[in-house]
Amino acid sequence: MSKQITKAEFQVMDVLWAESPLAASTVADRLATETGWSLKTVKTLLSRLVEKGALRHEPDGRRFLYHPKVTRDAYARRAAKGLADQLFGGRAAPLVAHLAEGDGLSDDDLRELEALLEELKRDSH
Amino acid sequence: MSKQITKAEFQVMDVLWAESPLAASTVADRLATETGWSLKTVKTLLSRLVEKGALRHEPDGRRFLYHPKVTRDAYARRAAKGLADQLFGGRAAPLVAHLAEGDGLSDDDLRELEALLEELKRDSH
DNA sequence: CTCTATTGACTACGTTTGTAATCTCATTAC
DNA sequence: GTAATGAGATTACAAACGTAGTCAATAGAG
Repeated sequence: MSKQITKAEFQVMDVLWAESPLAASTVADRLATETGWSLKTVKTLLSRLVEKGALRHEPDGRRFLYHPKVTRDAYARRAAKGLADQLFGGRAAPLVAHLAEGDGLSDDDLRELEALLEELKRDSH
Repeated sequence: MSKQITKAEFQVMDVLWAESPLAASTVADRLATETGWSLKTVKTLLSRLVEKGALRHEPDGRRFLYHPKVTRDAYARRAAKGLADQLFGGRAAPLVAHLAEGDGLSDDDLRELEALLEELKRDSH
């Protein structure tokens, strides 16, 4: 369900994850400054996302309103798992280790991770 | 440096990260059962990886031996950071949280992460 | 009621990717 | 020494992607 989403398509999804439903023209407006894409381009991306099953559109007068069918969380989960699988046989620790080495972790991140781990340990038994 | 590597190309890199340098035919052999790709296909991928700067090849008689120019670690770091940036504004904790929700974390992983966090905390001051 | 602006549908077109096939040249097996 | 084999180089070709343009219908502007 819901095929691979490309980088450009992701940016469109991100607008709709922030607020939905939206009409194509509104989505285009939100993306305009950031990407410079024309309305046409955004419409193409929206259509492709509907084809791919990532969005659903419902008629609203003579236009469509677009809704995400996949939550951002679900997408993030799949993407994170995909990366961990590809790079580290599904193990998360090396992934975190690599983030750390690349200065990807602030002190805040560490504290947050620590809290998260506590929670996970509690949940796991 | 070193443009985007695709999924197919990654599999080729992974063979060479495991052992290098190798000739094209050897790489193809290693991938044969797993992927079913023909030697031609593998050679195309190797060439593209050289063009992209991810591999280097040196002549060995009348053939080439291929070496990774990018380490697997460096690649992993960039990929992990890229994902974290795209999905969570660069923060790692939510990434780990999402892995956890998707059953991406075993008890072993938790223990490993805990140890890793201890180490990171020590290092950070 | 006619003109225009907007919308979705369809088409376009160069590039990248996946997956090879062909061409050319040198070497090895007879 | 000629034929087959194996290497890289070049070319192929459909699908996916990035980035639009064109067309037809329709809803407002006046």
